[in-house]
Amino acid sequence: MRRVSIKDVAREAGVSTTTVSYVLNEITTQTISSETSRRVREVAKRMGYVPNLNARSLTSRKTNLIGIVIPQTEPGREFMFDNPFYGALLSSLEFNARRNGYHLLLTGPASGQSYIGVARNRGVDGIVIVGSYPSSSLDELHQLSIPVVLIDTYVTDESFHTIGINDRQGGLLATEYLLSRGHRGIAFVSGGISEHGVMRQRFLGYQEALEAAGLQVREERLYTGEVSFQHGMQAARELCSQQDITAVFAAADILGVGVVKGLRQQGRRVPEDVSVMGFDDLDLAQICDPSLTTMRQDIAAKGRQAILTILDALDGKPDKQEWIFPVDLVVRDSVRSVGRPVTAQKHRRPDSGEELNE
Amino acid sequence: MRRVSIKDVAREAGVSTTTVSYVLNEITTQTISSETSRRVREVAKRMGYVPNLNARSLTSRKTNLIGIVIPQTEPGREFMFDNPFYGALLSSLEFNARRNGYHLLLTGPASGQSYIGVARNRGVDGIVIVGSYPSSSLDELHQLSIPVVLIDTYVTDESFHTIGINDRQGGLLATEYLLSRGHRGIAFVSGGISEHGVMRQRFLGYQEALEAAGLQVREERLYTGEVSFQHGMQAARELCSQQDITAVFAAADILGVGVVKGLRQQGRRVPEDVSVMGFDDLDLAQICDPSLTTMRQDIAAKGRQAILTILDALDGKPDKQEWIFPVDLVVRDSVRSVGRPVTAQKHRRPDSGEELNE
DNA sequence: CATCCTTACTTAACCGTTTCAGTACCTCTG
DNA sequence: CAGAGGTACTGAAACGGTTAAGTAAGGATG
Repeated sequence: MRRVSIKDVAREAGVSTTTVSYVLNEITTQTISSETSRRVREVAKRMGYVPNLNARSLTSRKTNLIGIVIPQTEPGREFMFDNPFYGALLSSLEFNARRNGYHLLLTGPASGQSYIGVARNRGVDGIVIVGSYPSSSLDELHQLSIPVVLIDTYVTDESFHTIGINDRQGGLLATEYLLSRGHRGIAFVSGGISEHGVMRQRFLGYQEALEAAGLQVREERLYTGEVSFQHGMQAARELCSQQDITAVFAAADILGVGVVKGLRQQGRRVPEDVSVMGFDDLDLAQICDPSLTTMRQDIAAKGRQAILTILDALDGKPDKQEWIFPVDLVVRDSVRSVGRPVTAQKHRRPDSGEELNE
Repeated sequence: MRRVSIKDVAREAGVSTTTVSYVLNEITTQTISSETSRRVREVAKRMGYVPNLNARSLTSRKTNLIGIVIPQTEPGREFMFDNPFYGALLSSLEFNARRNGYHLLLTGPASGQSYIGVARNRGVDGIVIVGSYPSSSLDELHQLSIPVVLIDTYVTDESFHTIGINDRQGGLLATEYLLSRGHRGIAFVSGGISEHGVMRQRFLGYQEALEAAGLQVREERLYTGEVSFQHGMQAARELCSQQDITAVFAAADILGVGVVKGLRQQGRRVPEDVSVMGFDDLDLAQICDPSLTTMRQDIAAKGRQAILTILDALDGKPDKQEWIFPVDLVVRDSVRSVGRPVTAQKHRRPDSGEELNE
């Protein structure tokens, strides 16, 4: 039992397929009598005709499909994304795509073959790539002559649109906030620090803040790994051996909540013994206890802008778009001031605790 | 600059498109000389030929696409899924689809029009529907002659495959566990209790357990709404006015963590003052503090089985598949026994606290 | 009354691919 | 040396739709 095609409708209505196509697509350059028009519509409805978008895209060279590439937590792991961050982003991408008549073709980076394969094969109209990948795979994107939006990756390539936040400033503000609370031993827990990734930028912000306060980044206070709850816990367990660490900057909320959990398991109280700072402001940050002081970013805005940028490009706007959304400090309960006021620092007055960056 | 098609390759290699198709698809029913074969392959590679899957699906009547419908939290809200449950499920669906050569076409229920439209238009090979919908929309699914898998919905329709867990038993075990800990005032916080939904089944389990213990469901202890952190918090705030409630069964972890948060905000300690029981065992359950005692379900298995079931059906296996995965009690830190041992109950001995259901 | 313009269609080509049904040539067989 | 069989291809139709170009009929124009 085949689906009904335009031919079936044409035969039943006693007209040509062309006429059916004209009627159903409401082509105004062609006049069709209202009687024929009515009859075609009636027959199409009665027979349950639905156009085959794949066939249509053959002639129109347009699929109304947007490819989404989301990284796997770890290659070979079953889960594409453990981090609720991706769920939130995907939600926004889907919502905005659909309201503009597009659909999402979802894929992780294909194991073995190029992760762009899908996009090429399916002929998606545009592609959104989330996270950073080896630049070799970006090279392949050039071969596709479709709009490409990169979310959360740092590349200088002029042919890609980019969407992100000011990660470096986020790292800077977060660390400055901890410093302003009197912390001097600040650990940094993050995902892998790759060349084009956001983690590197957040690290640079951390470094900048430390150095501005006359402190140095210390190797033994850096805990990089994967962006997961487990790694956060693991890092917390390890850093407990260093007594001079009074605060942890976790460069993702999912890491932050892991750190809190890990500290607890080691018998440390948060924030009384150790302060923890997150990044992202996922729901998670409010869910955990104590609620997480964190750097907020607008994930929904990122998803929305990604789709709009693709649509702009498809509309023929040639300009490269580069969106950088702001980050904001959200003060909650996981950070507290250390007892003695800061006096030894040149650049900071003891009462500087309240000069929050907005 | 058009993509190179099979015709371009054929012309360049000096053969017909048929030959190119035979070579590239390694059709063994047709003999091709190794010299021609080599040449065609070389030319195809050199020209960067990639087959157009849309065109292919026109003749093969197969798109290698699986449609996924995931509910919106609330109609009109920007977010399709706030609940990390869906992220986890989607991950598993994507992973298992891709390893079998399929891709996922993602969509929320289209506002206004039927949410099946996409599936019909795109000609997906199968469709996975997550959550429960009005049965009217299920009727439309009959018109599609493709395999349909329903996850987490209770329908008796023979033409759909179903995948779920034993929600009623989950509700029963959870409530029995709370009862075994001496709780008698047990509130029920859940999503909307619709006819075909999982929440109704979990409620029935709750009711069964109460009645087996000689207790009655009391209307004022039921808090239904949406499945969200916010609703959990709201319910907790409201139930604080009832002093005889010593435990809360939240029928989803995301609700459970909301309840914990809400109770805390009202100055109640968990579990010292009020015990909380969740459902799902998301990462969240370990992330929150106290970690949540909950009913575990295997989300990855659901996703995997959904894809396998679609593939089975596409392979021509005619049988309706109906998978019910087990639920397991996971004891963590959010439930504690109430002080006095239970003596007044006929069916329970005072020491029955340890007869955990495995 | 021949010409032109509308109106209301249809014909046919095309999108990129698959596949059935040839066809041409060569070699082997009886 | 006719016929059979194998090898190595090609032609053309088909999938479901779009669209440029053509056409036939009727009415208005000069």
